[in-house]
Amino acid sequence: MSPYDPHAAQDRWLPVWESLDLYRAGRPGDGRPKRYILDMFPYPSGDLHMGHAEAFSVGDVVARYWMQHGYDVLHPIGWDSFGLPAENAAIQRGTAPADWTYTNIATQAESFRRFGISFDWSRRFNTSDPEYYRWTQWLFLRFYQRGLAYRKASPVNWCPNDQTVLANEQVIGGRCERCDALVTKKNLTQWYFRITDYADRLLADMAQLEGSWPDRVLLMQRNWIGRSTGAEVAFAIEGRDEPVTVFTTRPDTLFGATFFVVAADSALATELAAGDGHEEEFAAYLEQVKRTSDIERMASDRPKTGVFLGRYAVNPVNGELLPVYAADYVLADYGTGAIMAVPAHDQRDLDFARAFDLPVRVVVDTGEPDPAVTGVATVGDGVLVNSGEYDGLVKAAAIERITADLTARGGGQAAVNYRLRDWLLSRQRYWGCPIPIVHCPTCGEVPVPDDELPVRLPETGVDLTPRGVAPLETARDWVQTSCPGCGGDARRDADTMDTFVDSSWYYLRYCSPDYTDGPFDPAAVAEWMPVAQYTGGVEHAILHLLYSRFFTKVLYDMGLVGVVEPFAALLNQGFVIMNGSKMSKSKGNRVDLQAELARYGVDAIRITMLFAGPPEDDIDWADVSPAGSAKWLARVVRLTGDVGAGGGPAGAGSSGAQAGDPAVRQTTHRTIAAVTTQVEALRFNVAVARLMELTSALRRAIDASRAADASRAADPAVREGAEVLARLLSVLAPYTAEEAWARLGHDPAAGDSVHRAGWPVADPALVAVETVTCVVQVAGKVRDRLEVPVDVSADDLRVRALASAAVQRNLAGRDVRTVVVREPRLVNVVPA
RNA sequence: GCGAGAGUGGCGGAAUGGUAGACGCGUCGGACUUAGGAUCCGGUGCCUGCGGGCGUAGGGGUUCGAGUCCCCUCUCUCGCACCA
Repeated sequence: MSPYDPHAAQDRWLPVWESLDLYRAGRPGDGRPKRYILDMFPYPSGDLHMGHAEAFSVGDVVARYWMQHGYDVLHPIGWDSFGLPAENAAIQRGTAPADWTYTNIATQAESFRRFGISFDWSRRFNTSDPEYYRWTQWLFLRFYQRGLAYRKASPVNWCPNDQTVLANEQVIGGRCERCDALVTKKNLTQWYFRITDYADRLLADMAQLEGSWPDRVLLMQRNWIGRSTGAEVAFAIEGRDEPVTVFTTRPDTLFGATFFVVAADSALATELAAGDGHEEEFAAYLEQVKRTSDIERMASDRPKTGVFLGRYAVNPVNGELLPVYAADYVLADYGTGAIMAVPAHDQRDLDFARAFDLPVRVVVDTGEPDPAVTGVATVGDGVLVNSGEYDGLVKAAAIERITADLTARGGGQAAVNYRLRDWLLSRQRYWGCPIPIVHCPTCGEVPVPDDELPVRLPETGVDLTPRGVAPLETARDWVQTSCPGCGGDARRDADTMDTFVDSSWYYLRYCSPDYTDGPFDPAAVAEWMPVAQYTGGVEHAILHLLYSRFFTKVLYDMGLVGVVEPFAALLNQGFVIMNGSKMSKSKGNRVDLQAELARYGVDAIRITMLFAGPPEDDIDWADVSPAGSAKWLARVVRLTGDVGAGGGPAGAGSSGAQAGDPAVRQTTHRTIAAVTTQVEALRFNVAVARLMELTSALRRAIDASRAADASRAADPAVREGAEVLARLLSVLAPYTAEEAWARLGHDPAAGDSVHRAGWPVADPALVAVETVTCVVQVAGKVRDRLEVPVDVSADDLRVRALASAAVQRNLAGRDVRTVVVREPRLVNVVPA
């Protein structure tokens, strides 16, 4: 038999699989149970890289596993193909963004094809296809009609490098998520999705995901939404008609308020500073605040700054006059942009009070030293003091009582606040989904009628150079339009949508990619959703996953989908790194996927990634051995070649007595059981280890039988083991498994592919063991080992253990206090 | 600063509270070879007087028994970063 050439196997089997059309999902009348396995679709940045290979290998194992189990598996692929890199490449090279994008898609698609992923290619689409973004626009308009899409003027995150605004979720540590440039603020009118309306549901429905999503992702989302409960309290301002409401989580500390702060960059601050002789000082301060970068502002140990506005607020509980300051440690866009300051019990307020020499009054006695002296605010529980009728209450009771009393008097009420902000979705770039709104001087914002969708991107006449205004503004013929309402001259909205809008519903489109009566066929969505297993990088822990959850809930409310959570289970695979750090051009530590594939073959690379460790851990390519993986795969093929085509199929799990070495059969069936468990637990590294053990066991069996009788045909148990090995391997290393299958006498080209062979079933009788090694301890230390029947009695085991020479030697004449017996595996003799 | 998670051989990593180190890499020895960076077989946590002793970041605790559970300390990683 020829040695194993993985590249020849790839060339041999890929066309066979394609002609068998193995991975098509949802054929009419297919009654098998359905299962949706999804990988986060790629952005077409160039060719596939090591990270893609890992992520998609993991997803492919899961998809193939359920296919072998007899499920009708939907495992689709497409491209998240709108986005900035296409535009930047276009500006640099003078090619159209579409050309760059679709060329890269073709490259990646071909790489995926050769990588042998079990995709249903018939469902492929790209978010930049007009047939797709037509429905993105349609969904935007449904959101708009429901009041969930709106425009407002507000200070927004601005990336000076990409020349566009960014959503809060796209600012990481004060920098642009995409290009790492420092983000600044700008006052602009932009489109938003009202995701804050769904904050509570996004929080509550996480209960459904508990246990099947990584804990840390749920925690990150919880923190991002940042729900906090407390009260809104109205403070009258001297000389102002309307009171100013503040939000506080500590209404119990109301008597400890000694000053009042409004966000310097809020309209309220400007208003309160007017007149009164404090105007100039405030204006100077505001200038200074505006010049402070977000990065500087974020340093929480920065000294507190602010200016007195010459005004006073009235504490509603005791009528005290509180001086009003403008400061930048209060944020304009959280709560009401104004706070009551309680320096004794809030560190930030205390820092400010010490800087401005304001009084500090303890109202909750926590037993800790005076904050005015120590400079450390006390935030724990305690008994109320200096709080009038509330003195003596503990924190929780005081919060309840004071909130109730405020509510009764009309001066406040219980309230909830969120850290989450509405999703800023408009972008001042070209290569994205146009916003289907027309601005009419007479009618205002007018939705483009459904039957005029899609609003297509103009292919010519656009100046792509980023200048801070939407490039589409330069497409004059495109922008000029007539109002769908009154027919008069009007202008198209020239912003495009955040690409995260495109990816917030693509998993629904896969269910019916060619549907023309809506974004998706509700019947198809009902069949497939939710996604049973979603795989992708943890970088989307908040962004894509939060947005998709939001979209699903809105669509649920519209009656279009029947689930409120799109992804039942989530796996965040780790990154592939090199020599301890992320691969990058500048570090010169990039590993080229195509070069690795050319050297070791597809399956060796897949096995290397799967065997390196649990899928959520990073893989340091310097620590792993593709050569070792290739060696094992070659051993598997050699083994099946040695077993050969003779003897006819001996399918595991089929009825009837099986001949052959019982020890080999036990190993085979225990491997089936172990690999099944490990694959379902996504412990592919352990599954591979078990298959390596089976390989070695079968090898030993073959060599032993040859030594005994050179002419003897392969033991049927060895044949059974080899077939099982190929079938189990089919989900991990599809080419090698097919090659092994063929060498065992099957003819994939005639339809007898290992990928149709099904998952073997372990025979419980063979998985069960009849004898086990019992560990005998003296004082908790292992002193002897006994081979005992699995059903040995406790009494019998105790007698045997005590009779052990090693036990007696270690007892050294001491009396036995107790004997702990955990039959059949352990006895612990405890000396007095 | 706050929150979360993790520390196991030379390395990647296995271990329902019950044999620590499965499997692999590396390494050492052997076989086969003109040769081998191919292939195959075997050893490989550390120490040892060969009885055994010590070992899962460090220290304490619970338990007959702890890598696993609890407390403290150290280190690393990730998330948030003035959110009232």
